[in-house]
Amino acid sequence: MDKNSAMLEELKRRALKRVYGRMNPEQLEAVFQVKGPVLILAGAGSGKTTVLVNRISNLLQFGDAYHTPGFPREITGEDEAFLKDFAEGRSDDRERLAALVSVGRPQPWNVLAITFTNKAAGELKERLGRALGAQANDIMAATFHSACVRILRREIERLGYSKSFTIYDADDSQKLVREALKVLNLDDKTYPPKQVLGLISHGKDAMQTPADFAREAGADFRLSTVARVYEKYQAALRKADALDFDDIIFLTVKLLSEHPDVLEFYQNRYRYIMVDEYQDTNIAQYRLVSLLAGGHKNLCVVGDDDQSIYKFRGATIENILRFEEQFPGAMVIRLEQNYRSTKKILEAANKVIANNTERKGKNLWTGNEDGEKIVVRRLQDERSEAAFIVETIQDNVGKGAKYGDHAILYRMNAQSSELEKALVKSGVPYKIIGGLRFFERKEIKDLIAYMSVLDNPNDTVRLARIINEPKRGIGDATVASVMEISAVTGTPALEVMAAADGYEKLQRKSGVLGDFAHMIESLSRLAQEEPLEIVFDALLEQTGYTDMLQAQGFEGQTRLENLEELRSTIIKFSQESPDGDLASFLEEVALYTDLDRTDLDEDAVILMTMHSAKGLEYPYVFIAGCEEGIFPGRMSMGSPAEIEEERRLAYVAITRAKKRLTITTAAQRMIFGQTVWNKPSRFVQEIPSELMEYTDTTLDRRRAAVAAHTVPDNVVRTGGMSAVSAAAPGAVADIRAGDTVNHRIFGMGLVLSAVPMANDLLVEVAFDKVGTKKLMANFAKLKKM
DNA sequence: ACGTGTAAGATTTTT
DNA sequence: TCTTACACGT
Repeated sequence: MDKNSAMLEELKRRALKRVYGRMNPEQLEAVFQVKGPVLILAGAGSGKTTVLVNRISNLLQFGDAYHTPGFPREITGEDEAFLKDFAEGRSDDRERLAALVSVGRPQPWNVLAITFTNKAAGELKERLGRALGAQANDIMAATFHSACVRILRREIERLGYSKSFTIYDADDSQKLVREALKVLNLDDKTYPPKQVLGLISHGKDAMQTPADFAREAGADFRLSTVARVYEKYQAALRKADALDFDDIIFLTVKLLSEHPDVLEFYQNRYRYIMVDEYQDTNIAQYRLVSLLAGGHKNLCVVGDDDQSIYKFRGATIENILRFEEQFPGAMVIRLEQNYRSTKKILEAANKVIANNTERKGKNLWTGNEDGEKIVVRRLQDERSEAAFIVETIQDNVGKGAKYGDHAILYRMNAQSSELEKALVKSGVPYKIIGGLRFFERKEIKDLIAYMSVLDNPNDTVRLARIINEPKRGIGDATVASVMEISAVTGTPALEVMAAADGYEKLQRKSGVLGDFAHMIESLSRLAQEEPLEIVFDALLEQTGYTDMLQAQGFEGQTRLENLEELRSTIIKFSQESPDGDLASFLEEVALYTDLDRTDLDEDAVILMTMHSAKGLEYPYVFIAGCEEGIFPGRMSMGSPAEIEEERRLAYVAITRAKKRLTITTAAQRMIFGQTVWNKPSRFVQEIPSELMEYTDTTLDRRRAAVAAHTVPDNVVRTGGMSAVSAAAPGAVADIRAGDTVNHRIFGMGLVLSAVPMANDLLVEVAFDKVGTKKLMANFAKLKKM
């Protein structure tokens, strides 16, 4: 290379670097390394989404210009002057720069970016849209599951499934496992369906067919039996024309490995592949990615081995630990500068995670300020813990913080109720993620089941779910006969019901069966022609579902409200995808989660498990229940590997905090109806004491108790005989929506809703004088008038 | 076929 | 403590 062209190269690079001028050197390296396998080890808060967005933007605008020497055409003196101007900030004409330097630019649809959550995919799309404008729409940014479903909808017939397959959730799957167990005459006490399903799921994650599973099981009787269940279960899925979540990945891998033409098509289409949260991928996902990236080898994975917290779901940390081995010539880039947290918070996180042995090892650092010490507080019980957290939040808000700046994290959903009570009590707005999820509510599942049956009449699990809901006199025995006849004659179940008087066993029930079948048929026809919400309304009315709920009093009322919310979801869907039909709605819903429905921008305190918090950040973070037995959980205390996973969870939780981290531990806690006394978590001990401000509020009590030769009264009350639970029943239990109540301070009011919650009743009351308030009925000492 | 009682069981869970 | 699944009685 002569001197002049070397200079031009240098100029080109400087110009390109200026386009992404706000990034640090490692981030820039990641942005420009667009070819070949790349592993980005991105520590918490190191700006990996920004890197991903800029990398794609660079790829689409400039291709591999940075690393490919030369220019697409002869460079004139004028061009050179422009490059210089750009590099030195006198020009910002990116179009011109792109025209001058870009080499091997792919098309937007050649780019595939895979994430784990819809939320992450949506966020990525949004940021790409901001960076790239309209061409971002053609980039495939999707979750593993939705990307695979897309491929399967086109090609699954090659595997003998129909294109209109249904997606089963964990609940549906479990029902099928139950059935399989019954067929095989296995006791579900010896083989708990949940556990069996877990084993099958792990098998699928590892790409094992039932035969593989049986081989793997070898002489292990139990596992061999599970293999038989797996086989039956898989056959049942096939018959119902349904895929479970694991099948979505499994079958895509199968499709791509068995059909070279399909593989070639997708390899050619997705020439540049990026995978986020790579530490959470399982074997099947690894296989999928290797297959797709096998042609062009342009694979960039981003992850953090220290944030791997889904091993229990089949994620294998080896994927990230062995990436360089699996993809020879891989470039490894470490992003170790954290832009999120204060020095003290980061230091604490580093010190805690350093206790793990199985890690690649890295040291996050930050240029941010030192910040405050980590507040650690030991409290008497979960109630004072909740009170302390809520007080602190109100204190912060008083000083100008927003409710939405606060997140409360815990290990298990069961911990949320005490916190919720405290928040309600003090009128702090809050949102809970997880727990009783929207799409797991009975009424929601029922209506989704009705819609599924309209879409796929072979969906027997859903059919069985709704055939007698509301009650229409079709019992288990009748359903069993229908299914049997359907299986023997090969007639679809609905047709059997329509022609029930032709079958001896069904004659007595032919009336109701026929009615039901005809109703479903006519609704199916309606679904072909009418908009979704019309079909939904017709379903609610014709099936008698609304009537049933209306007859159920105030609980039915909340259910109707939930259905109203489902209706809004349907309308929103129709607006966003005008040509979306029933099938595509069901597909979207099947891959939908609570997190996707929650508007995280609202000004409200957010409560969730530490798992759900991954990827989020808040100025003020509380980690509640940091006690041995809770966190780390009792279940994980047996194995060092599981303790390490819990420690990674602690690392994730700590690194969510930007400004101040508060950790609470309770000396005594009621869990599953049992009072337990726990030591503070080992993870708290692992934080150097100079980073903490530790207060033990139980000390005073204990000293006072010793001095007075008594025991604090709340310690005496064990075994669930707390004041609240003892006083609760009777007094207010029968408050319902519509009742008039009296409050000591607020006066008279009308009850709008009442939901039982942790020993008490959460009521919404429209007071005559002070407006509408949410209260705990017992706690507020409401009197029914 | 349906309602009621009881016993067991219960982490975390992106899809 | 709370939910959920099935066994039993009507």
